[in-house]
Amino acid sequence: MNNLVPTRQRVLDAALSAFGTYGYSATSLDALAAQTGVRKQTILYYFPSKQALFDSVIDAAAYDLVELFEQEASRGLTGIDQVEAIVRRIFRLAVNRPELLGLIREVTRPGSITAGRLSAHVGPTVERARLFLESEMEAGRLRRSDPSMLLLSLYSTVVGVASELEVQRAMGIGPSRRATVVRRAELTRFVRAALDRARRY
Amino acid sequence: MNNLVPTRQRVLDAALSAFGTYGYSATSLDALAAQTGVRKQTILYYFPSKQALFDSVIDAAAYDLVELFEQEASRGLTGIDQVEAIVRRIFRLAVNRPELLGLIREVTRPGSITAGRLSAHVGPTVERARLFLESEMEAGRLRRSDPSMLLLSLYSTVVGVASELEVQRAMGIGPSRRATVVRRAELTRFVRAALDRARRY
DNA sequence: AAACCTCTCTACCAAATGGTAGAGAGAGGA
DNA sequence: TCCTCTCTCTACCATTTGGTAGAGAGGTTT
Repeated sequence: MNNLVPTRQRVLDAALSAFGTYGYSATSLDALAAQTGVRKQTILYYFPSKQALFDSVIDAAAYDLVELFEQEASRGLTGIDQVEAIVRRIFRLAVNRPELLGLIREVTRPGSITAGRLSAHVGPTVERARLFLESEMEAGRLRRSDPSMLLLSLYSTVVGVASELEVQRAMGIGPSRRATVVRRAELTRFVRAALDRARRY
Repeated sequence: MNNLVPTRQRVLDAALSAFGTYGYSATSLDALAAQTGVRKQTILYYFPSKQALFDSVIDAAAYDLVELFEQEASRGLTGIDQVEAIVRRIFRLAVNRPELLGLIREVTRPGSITAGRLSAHVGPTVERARLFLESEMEAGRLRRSDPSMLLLSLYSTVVGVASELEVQRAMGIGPSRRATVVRRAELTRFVRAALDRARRY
C-alpha cells in the first residue's frame, strides 16, 4: 500500500497514536492492523508481542522527547528564559502531537506495567534539567527551592495545562486557536510568577 | 461473606479502586468479582453492564469530590489561605485515596468514552471556585489573571504533584513519609509564589 | 401454605483478543 | 535456473471478555 513509509514505521506510528490516546489495554492489535492497512500477523512479524510493540513505542517516544530537550537546552539560554523556551516547546508538542504526552501519562500511571523503561531513557535528561535549575538558583536567577520538587511542579503544570483538554472543557475553556494562545500566555505568566527570584518570604 | 458492608457498595468500592488504578479497559468484571468475593453475575445484577458500573463509579467519585470541596469552601477563608487549604485537602486525598484522582485522570483522558458525566457533576463546584478566584482578584488578595486559566494551572499542578508517583520516582523523589511532607510544603510554596498579588510586571 | 421479592448462584454463549503455524510472492544472488 | 531471504498473507487456536438465561435459597407478605 503506502510504500513511502516502511510498514514497520507505520505500525509504530499508529501504535503510538492509539496507545497514547486510548491506552494500552484499550488498543487491540486488530484495530492497529486495520488502521495501518495491514494484517495483524504482519504486526507480529515486526514485533514479537503486543508488549514488545509497546516497549518499542516507548523507546521511540523517549527518543523524540530527549531530542527535543537536548536541542532546546543547547541554545545556551539562562534562568527563566530557558525555562520559558522549554515550556513553549512542550506546549507546541502538546498541540501538534497530543498522543505523545498521552503516552507518557499512560506509562507513568500508577498501575503501569512498564514503569522503568521510560525513566531509563529520559533519566539523564531529567538529571541535566535538575542540575540546570540548581545552578541557576545558585546564580540567583531563579527562586531558591528544592530543584527536584520544582521540576515536578513544572512538569505537572505544563503537561497538565498543555494536554488536559477534557478538564479545560469542563472549566469552560474552549479548544479554539485563540484560546490556546491565551492558555499558553497564562501558563507562562504562572510559571514566571512561581520561578521569579524576587520573593519576599 | 462480609455482611457489614452491602454487596453493592463493596462492588462499587472495588470498581473505583480498579478503574482508578488500572483504567477501564484493563479492569475485567471477573477480576472485580474475584476481588469482591462474589460472582460476576452478582455484579451484573446490581449494574446492568460494565459501562453502567463505570458510570455509577463516576457518580460516587464526583459526589465525594464535590462534598470535599463544599466542606472546605464553607469555612470562609479568603485569598491564598483558602487556596492553600484546598491544596492541603487534595494532597491528603491523593495520599489516602490515590485511586480517586486516578479515576479522574481516566475519565478526563482524551480518548475517554464518558467525558461529560463527571463535568456535569462537578460543574457547579468548578464555577463556584472560578467565582471565588475572580472575587479575590477583585479584592486584591490574589494576583490578577484569567480565573479559568488559573484554575486549570492550579488543578494541573496540584493533582500532578500529588499523584504522579511514577514521575516522582523518575526524578529521584522517594515515596517516604518525609518526602511526602516536603513535597507538599514545596508545592504550597510554588502555588503561593504563583498566586501572590505582589508582582512587579 | 402459597405467592412474591431479593439476592446470589451455575451454566452457557458469541465475540474479541493475543498468538502460532506455515504458505506464497517477489527480489536478488549463485 | 534454483535457492534464499524478506515480507505479508490465510487459517487456526486457546483464552478472556461482557453478557444472557434461569434456577435456587431465604425472607416477607397475603
